[in-house]
Amino acid sequence: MRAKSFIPVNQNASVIFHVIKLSETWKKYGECLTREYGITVQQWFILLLLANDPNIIYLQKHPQKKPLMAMELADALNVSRANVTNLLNLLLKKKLIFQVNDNLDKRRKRLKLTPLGKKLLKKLEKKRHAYNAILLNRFSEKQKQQIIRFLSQCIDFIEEDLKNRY
Amino acid sequence: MRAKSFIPVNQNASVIFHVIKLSETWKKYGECLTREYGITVQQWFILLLLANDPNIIYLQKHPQKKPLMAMELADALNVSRANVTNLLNLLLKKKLIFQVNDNLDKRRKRLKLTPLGKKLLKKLEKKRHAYNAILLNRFSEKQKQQIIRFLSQCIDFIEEDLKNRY
DNA sequence: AAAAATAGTTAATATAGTTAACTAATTTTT
DNA sequence: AAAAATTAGTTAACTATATTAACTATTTTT
Repeated sequence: MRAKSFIPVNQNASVIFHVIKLSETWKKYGECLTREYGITVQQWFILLLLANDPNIIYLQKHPQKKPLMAMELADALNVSRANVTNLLNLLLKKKLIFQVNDNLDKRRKRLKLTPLGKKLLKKLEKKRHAYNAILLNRFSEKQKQQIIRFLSQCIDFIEEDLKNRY
Repeated sequence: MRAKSFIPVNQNASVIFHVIKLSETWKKYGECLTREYGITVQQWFILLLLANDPNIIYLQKHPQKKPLMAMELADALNVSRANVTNLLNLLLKKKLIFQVNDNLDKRRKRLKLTPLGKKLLKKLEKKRHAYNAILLNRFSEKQKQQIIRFLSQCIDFIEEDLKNRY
């Protein structure tokens, strides 16, 4: 007979701490992956956004017809536009992305991956999927679907709440 | 009859993105709470560690007999000791914590909350628990226990893996 | 046509992190 | 017991990531 599993003093707090901890731990692992390609996890995330990764929550909520522009990246990353300019300059210098002027609105610059950027991303994708499989394939699809539902309900609730604070 | 729920292209990737997104969203909310008390979420987390919050994963894995010292904080926060010195200086300046020399080992400085620090933490705790209740009480205890188990297994796996990389 | 809003950049600054070199205390080795 | 190694913490120099405010150029609204 299995021992009764430990129930922490405050279960709600424990859920939140675990979410934050896993996020940080996964990012730490991500840094190991990206370091050898000379980029950061955040820069990787930008490349994934530009590649239109269908699993990114921002892209699920804001489906794109045209390539992303800096303003949308700022929204997706939840940072200032000025900061996005800096981040993009790093990727431009590394020749991983390039800008295309939008001909309908000359203020806008659309961002796209260079062949080099696509190649780098492809290599990282392979490692990421392999690792995610090792990490998560022991759980059932149903269980993972429950987790996703749980997490996305929490995200939506907090985002709605944050919106109403202004 | 309910519609079949959406299954993303890559479920594993979706789990990870949701974990990271919820972590960031919760932290953003946390900043709203802490801002009015003149501290950051990270500083808050240090105060919680010093208060020995039983839900913090580091404290569950490393139960403390004596008050924490800077070296242990660095371990708990996964940052360098030099960085912890900086962070503690901010909290010392704000009179939220104080240092006590360990009389068994004169190199060590034990860190404790001042009455002011305890008071601030108490106010934040009230808001945190209230918000967590609104956010999470719609889910069953069993469901939350499953989430915690899922997340902690992932954390342990990645941490084990990261350890073996050195 | 004028005013307001939007997209992006630049400059100045803040914060959070790093590594390397250092002091002081303790522990281990010889 | 002395020498060497380790540990705890600080300081200094630096890097990365973020901010706000002021600016240009373009588009939209009034």
